[in-house]
Amino acid sequence: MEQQTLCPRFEKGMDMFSRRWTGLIIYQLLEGTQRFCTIQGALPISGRLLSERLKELEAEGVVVRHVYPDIPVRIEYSLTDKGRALEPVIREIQKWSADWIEPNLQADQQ
Amino acid sequence: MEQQTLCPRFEKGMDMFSRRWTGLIIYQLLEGTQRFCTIQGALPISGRLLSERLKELEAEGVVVRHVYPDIPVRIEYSLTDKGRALEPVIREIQKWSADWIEPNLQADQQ
DNA sequence: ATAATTAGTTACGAATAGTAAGTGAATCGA
DNA sequence: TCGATTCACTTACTATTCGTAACTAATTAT
Repeated sequence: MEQQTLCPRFEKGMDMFSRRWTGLIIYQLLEGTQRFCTIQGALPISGRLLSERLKELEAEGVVVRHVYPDIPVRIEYSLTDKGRALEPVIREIQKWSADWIEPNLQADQQ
Repeated sequence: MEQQTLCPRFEKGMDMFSRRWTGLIIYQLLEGTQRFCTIQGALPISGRLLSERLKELEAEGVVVRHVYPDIPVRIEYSLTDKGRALEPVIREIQKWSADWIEPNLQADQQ
């Protein structure tokens, strides 16, 4: 069967968004600029993956990294305009989750 | 550092949405009921993964599967109300992609 | 001297994804 | 009647990604 073509921009957007942790990292940064360890403390993600994702998001222009040469070094991450523009996406996922996901989730379910 | 707790419903919604192909499958089914081979033809996904994802989405109540015992068998997939409720999420990702992803994507870029 | 903090990196096994081939029932063409 | 095709999957296997744990370097605290 012939491969229909999708809009490549939409496909790329979806691809970025459907990488694990991406959405939650952006959700966290919508609260404001945060340090590496703060993000890590807020999400159940390992340092290895957080580091990897932040690099990817920086490369895509969604996140910016600021280095403050304090001791110990302080590094802050924030959203660019492109990143902040994802807020409506996150909001819609929040709405959908609130409306359609059963509230009685137990630890060992699913 | 102590693990902050996220809203478990939001976390689950995000988790579902950020599994590869989920978004694009839902996007396809928003066009209406479709057969397995039609979805496969519309997306660059293999049969193995499409089958796996459709089962997961069915288990989550996002997709329904109808079997018509024609010859050869015809199986149609459609969105439930829960699935159709994801339309605003998809729309927002479309908007964002249109606004923020460079239009000149080449095959070998990124 | 030892431990802790920050923002990572490295190593490695486990889980997930992707590719290709196979399945079974039925239909069609040669 | 043999072989090819269709549909909706499975199975087998390899490649990529994930998750855990340990490690790094500079500095401060105990």
